[in-house]
Amino acid sequence: MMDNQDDGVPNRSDSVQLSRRAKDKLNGTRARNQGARKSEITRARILDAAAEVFMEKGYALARIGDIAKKAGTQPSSIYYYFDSREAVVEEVLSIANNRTDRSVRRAIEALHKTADLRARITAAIHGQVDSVLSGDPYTAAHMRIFDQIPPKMREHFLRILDENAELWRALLFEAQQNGLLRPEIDISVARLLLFGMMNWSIEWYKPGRMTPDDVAEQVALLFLDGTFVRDR
Amino acid sequence: MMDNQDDGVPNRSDSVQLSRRAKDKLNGTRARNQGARKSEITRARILDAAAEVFMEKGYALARIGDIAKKAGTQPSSIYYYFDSREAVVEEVLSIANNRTDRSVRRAIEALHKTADLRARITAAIHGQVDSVLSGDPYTAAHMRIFDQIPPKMREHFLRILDENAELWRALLFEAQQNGLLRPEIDISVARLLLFGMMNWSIEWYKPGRMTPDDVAEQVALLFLDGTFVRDR
DNA sequence: AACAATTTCGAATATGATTTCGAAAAAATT
DNA sequence: AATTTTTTCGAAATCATATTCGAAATTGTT
Repeated sequence: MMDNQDDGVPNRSDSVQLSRRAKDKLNGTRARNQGARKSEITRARILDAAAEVFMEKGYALARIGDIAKKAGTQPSSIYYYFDSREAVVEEVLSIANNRTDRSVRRAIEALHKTADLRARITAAIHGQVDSVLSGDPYTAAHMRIFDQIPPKMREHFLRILDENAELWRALLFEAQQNGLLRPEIDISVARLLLFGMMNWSIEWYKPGRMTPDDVAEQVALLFLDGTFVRDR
Repeated sequence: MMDNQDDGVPNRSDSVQLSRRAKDKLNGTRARNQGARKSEITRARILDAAAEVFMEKGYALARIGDIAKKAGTQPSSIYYYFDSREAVVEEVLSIANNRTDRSVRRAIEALHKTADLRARITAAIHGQVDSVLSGDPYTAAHMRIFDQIPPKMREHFLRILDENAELWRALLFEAQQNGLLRPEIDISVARLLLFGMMNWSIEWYKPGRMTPDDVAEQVALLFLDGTFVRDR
């Protein structure tokens, strides 16, 4: 269903975690063997299945057997590719982070050079909301399970999330410098509230009545101008 | 620490779930015995402890042993008061729902009769945000574990949440009828986005720099007027 | 076709948690 | 003080799942 050929993971041979066993084999005999990627496909299938199961069941209720079943394999086979259940989660989240970050950047870059801040912020919102609501199991799983994962992993990804947030900080800071924001607004709080609107949307959004872009439009409208009509 | 004498649970003898054993005893011999409430205190202590543990660890990582320890008792003792781990969770969430609903209603009722819609919405926001960020373990636990609980319970509480939302729907509908809202706004989406801002805040809020009321003020500002300065 | 490496799988293991149970302790009642 | 009821607790039973392991099957190489 959902493929994951290119997820922005920078350097596959670094980022991919093979089990101890597979690693030993690979290093031991012939390191530069290209045929070894035959069943990277299975690996990807397991990750895809994991993302879907996490999206559907959350972290705690996602049995490793569920993942295996959806991937069409056995629980024990998963351990050929991953050291542990946690390692699977970790990679799913990592891929999700990359996808979301890329979605936001792409949306901004698709704009004309001349686009003003209002347009850039709006584009960024569309990028983020699309990523959350597109139906991609990775990004959906990310939103669903993020606060269910073990503390250590959570901290790790909080750091990554914070790095990605730099883009948003810069946007809002620039808007403030240019006098575009109402003076009562605290931009660091506003940014977090904006994330609340966007990320929480997965809790209630159901495809049908509205597209993700429709939702994004409402978010942008609300964030920039609020709901109340202007005086006079 | 946190007590729970009166949580708005309408009819204690109905709402409280005793274990099969305790129930049998009670019905069998003397139903209208008032002395039986001696150790309702323990029951409350267990609930308080559970709320704290759920708040701190989430649903999956909250062991029944953790709850027992924090309550100063044994795991097996908890089963004297509750049929299962789930029954504990269910009551914690039920109490949390009542508290939040009450917090919102109280904030509105504290207003003058003459208060306009803008003031009423602002008050409601303060009530909700206070409830989420006040540090009450019940409401905090609710936000933290809601999407981690088993599907069946989740549906149950979604229904309750939806009933409580009626108050918000009415507020926004009235605002719309009075022509106070910008026409592009979809009030059902706006309401959900507002909830996103408020409920997600527990993910990032740390006491110190801002009070819950400070946060609520920013939420109200953003929701009503947006972040951008008005044209001209 | 023979050989070597990779991948799959079923069975066994290990671990950790909820829950049950019956007896002991504490509290209330007579 | 004796008796009954309520409450606590430790030990065991139960259950579920992640993980390991070695052997089989598959795939790739010469």
